[in-house]
Amino acid sequence: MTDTLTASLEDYLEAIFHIASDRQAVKPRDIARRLKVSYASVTGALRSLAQKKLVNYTPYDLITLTPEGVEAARDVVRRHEVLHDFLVDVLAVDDAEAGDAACLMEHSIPRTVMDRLIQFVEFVQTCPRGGSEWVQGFSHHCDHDSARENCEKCIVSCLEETRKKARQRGKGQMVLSKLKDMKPGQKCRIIKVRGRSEASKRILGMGVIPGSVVEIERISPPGGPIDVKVRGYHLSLRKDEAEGIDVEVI
Amino acid sequence: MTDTLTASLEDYLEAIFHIASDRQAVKPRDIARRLKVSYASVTGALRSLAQKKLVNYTPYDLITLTPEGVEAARDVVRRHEVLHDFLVDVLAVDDAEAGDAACLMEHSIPRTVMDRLIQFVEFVQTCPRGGSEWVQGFSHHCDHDSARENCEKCIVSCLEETRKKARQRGKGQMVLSKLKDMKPGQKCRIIKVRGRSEASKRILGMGVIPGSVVEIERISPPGGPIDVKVRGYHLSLRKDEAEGIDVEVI
DNA sequence: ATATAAAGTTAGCCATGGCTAATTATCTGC
DNA sequence: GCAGATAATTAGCCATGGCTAACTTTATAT
Ligand SMILES: [Mn+2]
Ligand SMILES: [Mn+2]
Ligand SMILES: [Mn+2]
Ligand SMILES: [Mn+2]
Repeated sequence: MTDTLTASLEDYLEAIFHIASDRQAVKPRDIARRLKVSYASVTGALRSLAQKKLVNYTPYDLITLTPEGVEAARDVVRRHEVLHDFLVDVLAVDDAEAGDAACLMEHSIPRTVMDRLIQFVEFVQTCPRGGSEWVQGFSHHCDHDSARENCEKCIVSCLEETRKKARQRGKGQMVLSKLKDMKPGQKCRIIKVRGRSEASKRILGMGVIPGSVVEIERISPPGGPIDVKVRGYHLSLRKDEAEGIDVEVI
Repeated sequence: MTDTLTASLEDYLEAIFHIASDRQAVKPRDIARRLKVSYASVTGALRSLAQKKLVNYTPYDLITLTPEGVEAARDVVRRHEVLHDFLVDVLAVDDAEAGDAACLMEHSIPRTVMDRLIQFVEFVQTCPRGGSEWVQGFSHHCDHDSARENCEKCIVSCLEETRKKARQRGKGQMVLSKLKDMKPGQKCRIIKVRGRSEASKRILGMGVIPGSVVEIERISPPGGPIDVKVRGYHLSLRKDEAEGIDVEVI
């Protein structure tokens, strides 16, 4: 169990995980199509994964991930997504290309580097000297290699923005919201996790602390769960759990 | 020849290149030690590389890279170094760990992503809103998850710095230097490449344009060549070539 | 000069992970 | 229910890239 998975097997796990999310059943055909390999290769990989107790596999039967398989697959997907987000959001790489690159690089990036990468992306998104306009400045800088004449203006507006926020914070007028009031697609920064619910333990256990960036992914209609992404992890929070989390919109 | 090298063979090439730089002769023993593989594995790899015309290899003889081998090796080394610099300078990863990580990741990062990564690191080093204090801010942010209270101060000083530079630029008092007057370890930004010498063609051919960051690596004593690193490439410039390049110290 | 040590090569084993071709199982339409 | 199509498996091939063990070549010391 200490042995690490090969790049190939990680890709199979990832594929199975995604197919299982999309459709109900996972069949060798789906995997072969997705990974562009022959049926025979799929059978071989499934045998390996079954031997490692990561998938439930008996010939001609449906394919499912074991609990350990789900865990391993989630880890691969997380690496993929973190890399993808970095490539797109920070390096301004084309989306499709970022997907391909992420799927190549996801197998060789060490855990510690992953963690730092997440922290860095959060820092860029959070730090007033970073922020989205700054990143856009980079994109612009990439496309046109024109001189950056408006540097001073850029910093001045950044400073004003920061001062405004500081003033509001001082007067207790900070734009504090509850996580449950966010809309899908929005990003916010965690200010405080109140209560000692299961959710707060789960969150803190993932290294999510005040200051972390949370992205709202989906909100199920009638007071249903809220799906968020934080530090690359996907989390589903009940409405009452999301009530106890104070955030600041970015 | 269109076929791309495997990660393993790239590592052998990289090792041979480095050993050749350190000592005069390259022997299987050195490669085996460096890559922590058996002698037999080295022989096998050398046969592969010889067949691909990347090394000159006859049993019991010294090992040398062919011109194409040098080119391929340089490319691997460049990828390694660019990644290493990014990990250390931007992500603040520990130096030794960055080396290991770079050597794993160098084989799976696509060329286009490499290019963007270089541009990004240059942007961070060049943009007033980025800069070294900003990156240090990130390191600090990583170590202590204390609140960043001094954000405003940070931006103010950044603004003042920018204004000062802009004023100097306006009065024509810009701190313009010639590349040849730099000291090893210094980084500077290219302002202008004068003349149409071989060197300027070589430089421009590598995508090095005004705005690019150059790091001085070594200066040979009596008016000898100047070794610089730019966009991940190592370049050796003659003194008179370096004379024609105007730079601004960062 | 020759014995011994060290370095290097070869042969052959194994694991991984592709593939094709042949076979078997399952599904679908009539 | 059965024929033909589709899906899946098996067997076997090949390439890569590790390894060990046995051998050969080269270096070193007496
Ligand atoms: Mn992948
Ligand atoms: Mn992937
Ligand atoms: Mn490597
Ligand atoms: Mn390397």
